[in-house]
Amino acid sequence: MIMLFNTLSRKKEVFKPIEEGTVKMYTCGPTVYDFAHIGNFRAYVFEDLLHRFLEYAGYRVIRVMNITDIDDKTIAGAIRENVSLQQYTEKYIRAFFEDMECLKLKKAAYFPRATHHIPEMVSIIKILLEKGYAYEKDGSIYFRISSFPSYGKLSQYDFDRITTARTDSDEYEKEQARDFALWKGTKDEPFFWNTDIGKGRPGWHIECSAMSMKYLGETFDIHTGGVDNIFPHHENEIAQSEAVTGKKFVNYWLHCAHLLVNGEKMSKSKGNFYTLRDLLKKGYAPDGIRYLLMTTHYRDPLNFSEQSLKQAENTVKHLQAFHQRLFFATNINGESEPEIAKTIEAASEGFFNALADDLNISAAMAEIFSFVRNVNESFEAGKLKAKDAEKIIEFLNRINEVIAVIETAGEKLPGDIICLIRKREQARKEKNYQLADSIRNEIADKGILLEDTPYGTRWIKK
RNA sequence: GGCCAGGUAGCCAAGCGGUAAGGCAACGGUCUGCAAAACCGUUAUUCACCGGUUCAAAUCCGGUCCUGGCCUCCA
Repeated sequence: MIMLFNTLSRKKEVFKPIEEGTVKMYTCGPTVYDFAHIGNFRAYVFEDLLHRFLEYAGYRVIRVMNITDIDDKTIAGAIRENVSLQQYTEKYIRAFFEDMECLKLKKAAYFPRATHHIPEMVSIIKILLEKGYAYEKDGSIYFRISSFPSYGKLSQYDFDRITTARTDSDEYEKEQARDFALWKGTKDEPFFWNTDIGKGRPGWHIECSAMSMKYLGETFDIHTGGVDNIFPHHENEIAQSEAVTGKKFVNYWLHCAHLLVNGEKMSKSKGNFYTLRDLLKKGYAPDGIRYLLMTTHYRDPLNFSEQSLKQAENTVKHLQAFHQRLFFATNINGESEPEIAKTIEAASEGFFNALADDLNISAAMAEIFSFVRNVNESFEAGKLKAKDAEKIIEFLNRINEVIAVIETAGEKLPGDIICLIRKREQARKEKNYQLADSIRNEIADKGILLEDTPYGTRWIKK
């Protein structure tokens, strides 16, 4: 049984998809006006963990991640560089996919772009106009919030008590300040579409309604995003979508908390602003970054610092070394220990149960670490045999489908290094330690660390 | 001002009524030709603060202080 915290009810709920065995999930993706920063990736890593865990639990996951390629910022950027909107956004889209790969973020089934779905948006807006949920004013079209009584149910705002100077002095002509734009009429802006509802461009929220319903249906299982999207973005999506279909839009809303840097909000002016690329340039490893972003529970604020990134890197390094070291036991013949199977079983169950409880990754990792300790004990005691080592590797590979921080490929050493290791073994037997040490240094320069154990020399990648 | 999160060891982080998981770092030990790695052990009488409820509170209630978020287009 999987429990997920639903923002709609502010409670953990038993997860039950509409269609048995399949999860339909929409995750708010990037606005491609710049390189994504690590705060953005915190959300994407959370979504990735959710995606991976649901698959681990046996579900088929159909995920959509939108790409917002038309909004005030992409327009401003294209104008500034005097290029087409597509030319401007293309490089950030490409960069985003590179970054995703770097952090081992699983691909969604669909990455729809807003600019490719204008007709779908227009048709929703037309229905909203027909049904009286929307009105046109001065070339733009707005959603009439007063026509949708449950507005505010996601954010739990009491709109009768909220009025701010900001909303009152809005630049657009609306009936009510809180009404939001579905379609923005344009007069002399360079980017627009000529449609049945006039010349203009879409508002922000409508793209998610149009694209999610196109690929996932009128009602689907999970919709995620950062907490800052709860209001107004997701609130507006609900209003638009439910007004059009008369059906519930989304069953489970999941939102992740923000990332802070050294206890402060990340901002360019404070100089604590990091993109993934910045961190890679500083020499940090992608797996460490992924681990750090992943291992704070998604609903808690994550305080990022380079110190904690180093800690995360060390943790991953240990896990990696553990995985590689297991291959040295695959040569040891003997009967398998029944304890090992039990240890795997317990870890597997603990890992699953922790994640099934609203993605409690810390508890899940604690299971893994205690498993590692148990296996190491057997290893040190010489009780780990090939049959068991293989089972353990298989188990690690399985959970790595969820955590994705262990490099599981390529466990073979090049022949020349194997020869060097043998040569050094011989030198050690002959107590020619000078030669042995120089070979060890030579191999170390190639990124391979040697460990002499009572059972022979092991190697691990640095 | 309204609403919503969070404050747990040097750092990161679980636990959310039954007497403080785990990781990193550090230190001591075992092993080693020396290393490295690994293993074992140690590291919070205490969970921002003050009251209260309870046989029992980090966990519930009230108040205070800090940090962050949202309040119309920021994950």
